[in-house]
Amino acid sequence: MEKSGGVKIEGLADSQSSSSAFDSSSSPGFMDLLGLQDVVPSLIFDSILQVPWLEAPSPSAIKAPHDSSPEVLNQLPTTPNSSSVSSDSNEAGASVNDDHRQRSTDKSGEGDQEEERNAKKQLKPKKTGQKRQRQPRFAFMTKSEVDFLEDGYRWRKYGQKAVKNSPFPRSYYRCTSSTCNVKKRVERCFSDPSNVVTTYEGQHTHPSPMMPRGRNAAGVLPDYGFSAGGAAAFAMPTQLGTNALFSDYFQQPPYNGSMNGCFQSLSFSHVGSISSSKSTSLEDKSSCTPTNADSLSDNGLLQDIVPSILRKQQG
DNA sequence: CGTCTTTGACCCGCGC
DNA sequence: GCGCGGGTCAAAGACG
Repeated sequence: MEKSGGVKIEGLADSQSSSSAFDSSSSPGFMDLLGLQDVVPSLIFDSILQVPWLEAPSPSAIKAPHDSSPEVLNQLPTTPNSSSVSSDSNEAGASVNDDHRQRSTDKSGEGDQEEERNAKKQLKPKKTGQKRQRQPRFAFMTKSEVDFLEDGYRWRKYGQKAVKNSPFPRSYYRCTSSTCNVKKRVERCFSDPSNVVTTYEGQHTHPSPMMPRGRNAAGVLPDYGFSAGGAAAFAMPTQLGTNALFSDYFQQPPYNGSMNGCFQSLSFSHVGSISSSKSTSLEDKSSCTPTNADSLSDNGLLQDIVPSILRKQQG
């Protein structure tokens, strides 16, 4: 089982632009957003991964007006070749869960397998006219030896699937908190296996069970209500704070249709609410351009990455 | 013994 | 309608 360690969030050269997605000139808001601009030199962010398109935006997602969404679209300057997916953020966590709960409730009896299967088939009443809704998603890519990045939350793995056109399986995790619907998907980029793509779905409704080791004292992240602790602190705003900031940033203009075959620009993407379960896989449309970044040995917490990089750069 | 992972089966939505 | 692929369930096993 993979555990956190040896993680590096790193960069890809923009396929069509020489500027990094996290170049302070092209993404002036990001560092401010994360509160990192004071602690991390810009050179580090030259090596932050640009985020792949994890999901092809459905036409409806592209056209989503977002007018009823708590998240606001296009409030920040467009990153060149931005490929962030906008989201309708329809906050439908309950529906997903209800879906599953219904399925498991009246499964009774330990009869033979056939009975069991029949029971299962009856468990899921058709919810006609009610599509499965998904919560907003955030995705980011990290350069990591391990798939699972420690992010300060506890996760339970509930599934693993082989991904089409990829030798690497995709793992599905769920926050262990009973009141929290957050899910996490982890997969490895097939064209660059050193890159791990993590997708978060939903928002934590509770603080991180593992507070980071005093980093917040340095003013990193907490003002934005991000959960403490590493990569997920980037990706997963909680409901405990002003979570709109992060998501707003990634509410980029709709997919411009030119991202086919490669990662375009962002290191983090707000994938958004995707109702289709047949979204195109990362591997179908992305090419993880290898970078010259070294892998670092750390414990996988982003807070730990930064100092280690600093040491490397300065040493 | 409780928690977590593994894994096969199932469900669902979508495209053809 | 059918097949495909993503997503999820839940039993069984592993582990501490």
